[in-house]
Amino acid sequence: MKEFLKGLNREQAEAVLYFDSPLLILAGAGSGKTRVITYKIAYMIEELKYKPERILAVTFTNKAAREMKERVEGLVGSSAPVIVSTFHSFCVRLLRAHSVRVGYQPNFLILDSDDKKRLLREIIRDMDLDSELYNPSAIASVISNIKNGLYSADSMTIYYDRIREIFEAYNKRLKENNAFDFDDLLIYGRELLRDPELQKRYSDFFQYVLIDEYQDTNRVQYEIARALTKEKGNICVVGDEDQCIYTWRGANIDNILSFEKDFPDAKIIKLEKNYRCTKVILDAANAVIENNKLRKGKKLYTDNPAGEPIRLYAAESDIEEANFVSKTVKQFLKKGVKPSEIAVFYRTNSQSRVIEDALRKEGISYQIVGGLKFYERKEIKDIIAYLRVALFEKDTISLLRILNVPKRGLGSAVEKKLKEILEKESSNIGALKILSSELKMEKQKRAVEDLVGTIEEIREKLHQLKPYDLIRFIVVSTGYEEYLRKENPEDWESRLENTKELGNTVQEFSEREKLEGEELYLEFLSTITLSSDQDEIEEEEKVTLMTVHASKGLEFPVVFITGLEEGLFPHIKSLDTKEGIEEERRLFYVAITRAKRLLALSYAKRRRTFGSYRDTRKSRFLEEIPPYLIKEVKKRESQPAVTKEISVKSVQKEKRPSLVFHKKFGKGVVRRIEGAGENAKVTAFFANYGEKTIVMKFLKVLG
DNA sequence: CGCAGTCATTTTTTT
DNA sequence: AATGACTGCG
Repeated sequence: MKEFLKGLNREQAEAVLYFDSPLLILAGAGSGKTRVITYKIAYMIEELKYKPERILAVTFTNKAAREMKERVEGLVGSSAPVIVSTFHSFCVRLLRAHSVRVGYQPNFLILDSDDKKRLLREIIRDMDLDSELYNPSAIASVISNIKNGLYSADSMTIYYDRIREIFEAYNKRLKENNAFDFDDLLIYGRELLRDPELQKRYSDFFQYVLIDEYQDTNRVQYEIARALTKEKGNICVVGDEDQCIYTWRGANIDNILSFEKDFPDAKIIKLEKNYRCTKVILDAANAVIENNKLRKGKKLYTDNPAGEPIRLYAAESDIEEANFVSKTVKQFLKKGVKPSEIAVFYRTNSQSRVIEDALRKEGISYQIVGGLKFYERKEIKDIIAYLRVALFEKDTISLLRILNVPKRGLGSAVEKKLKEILEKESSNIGALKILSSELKMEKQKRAVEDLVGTIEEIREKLHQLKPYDLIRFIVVSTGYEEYLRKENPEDWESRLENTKELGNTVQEFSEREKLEGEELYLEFLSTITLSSDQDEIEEEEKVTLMTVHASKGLEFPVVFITGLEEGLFPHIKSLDTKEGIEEERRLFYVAITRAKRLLALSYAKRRRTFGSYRDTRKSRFLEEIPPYLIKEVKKRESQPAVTKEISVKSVQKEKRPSLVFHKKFGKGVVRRIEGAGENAKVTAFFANYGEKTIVMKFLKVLG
């Protein structure tokens, strides 16, 4: 067992070994927390002889869950059925077993945000409300906030006088469809644990509970964690208040700030040594985050070398900024940096487009994390809607989605009629049959009958066909393939390709999970609706593009952060409140600390938004980074050589000084060194004096 | 009912 | 700029 602890520093080892009371690990960025968590789990299995399946680890994404599981298995050298999941998928499991207790059938449906918006749009339209004020996206987030207990429906009537009605209608519709939205999964999961019997059963069952990214848990998640561990205090949470970036989703920074109050005699261990970033990068991150007031306060340090100065590029326009990124990326690639070691971040998804164009122009292959997810593409959602209609007794949302897709002459008039029928009828097929009997026009009658036939056929084939063939069958038998050709003359091929890709995915899923028939599709559907952006990251040799939010928990040797402009980053919608700005700052902090070795920042003086150009001002956050850490990259000037190769290994090994101090010039970042010993000539960059060459003996080495 | 043309909205971040 | 919703005609 001792070898487990080798390579851990004192605090890390202490965190692994501590089991006497609830434990809060305040883990700074890059402080090796994943290591601590996995070692701790391995320690429980190997030394404390806990049963793996009685250990619950909660992560932020399903991908993180998979990785953690693999790492634990690597440590204990065998498969370890530790339950590693997100709060959402954990609740799905709970609900599959006990949903009847909260009044739902176990084969429930999970609505994603697109479904949710569709449903709300419909409700709002039915209530004849002003769609300008009551816009579905805004209402969706209000509803989410109400469900998460951020405020009550009644208090929101100041802004939306009929919000309560909408809220109730929405919930009623969910219930009728035996459906949960994302928030419901957590809420009903918690509800189940309020039942003393279940609470006892599960809290007895789990010998230990670990929660990662604790700073981003919300109230309900906290209550779930507490229900599982309050008697035994067998809980360890890991988080960093400086990385809380989801308050808009109900994440509650108090969960971490008041852990000691919630869990009496809690132990707190701080991990403040960073193993990831160069000194320059870490200094910048520390300097930025110090501007925040709402924090416990901790300061990261590192033994890593100073590294290269942070590059800053002031572009004339968004297009020029994108060119800077692509040109610089190209240089790095030439120097031997692997594409997968480079990431480009931005604040909003819409910024990706220009950057993509620039990368494509340079012939650099890239992948986008997030943005429009695979399962959110229209063709995929349409096919899935057919699957859902065949699978679920009643799924009004999906049924209405496909009623006239592909076009079969069933327009709004028919839709209205169907909705009326659906209010009383409790099955999709039943409703369609009534509908066809009520229709006058022969053509429409036949269209509905055909649709019923198709759905029933799909239902039969659910068990007969292999998953890939079933998806293919849906695409062909519904006329969807033809429809794609007609509606999308430009890109029908790639869309059709996507539907085949869906077929492959289900096929693989079925083989991996060893499931088939209804059970397979039910599991598949809940898995994909809960799949996150990071779950889609490929391991290929490509440059990665993503929003700053999506970068959480990841690291890259080279990181570009683009669009550092007032109103964009920090985002305009956060400027009203101090809390808002602090959250943006944490977001920037997260972005900076993803970089291991080289950080490049950029902004554009003019940016195209909503189709027209606007002048911008550079982000206040740039002023918060000490100037001596920054090297401004000028246009046209040939880019200064990247000192040697950029590889992860050299971060740890490099011994030559990279940050120096001079009596007159102050702190300087080393560019070149000629010779050795105290007579070596050092060329360094000083903030107010520029590049100077000085003999070593006049300098103090800082890093 | 479908279509073509017009209008309006989008861009905060996401399980 | 680009997508989707809406409108009025055939």
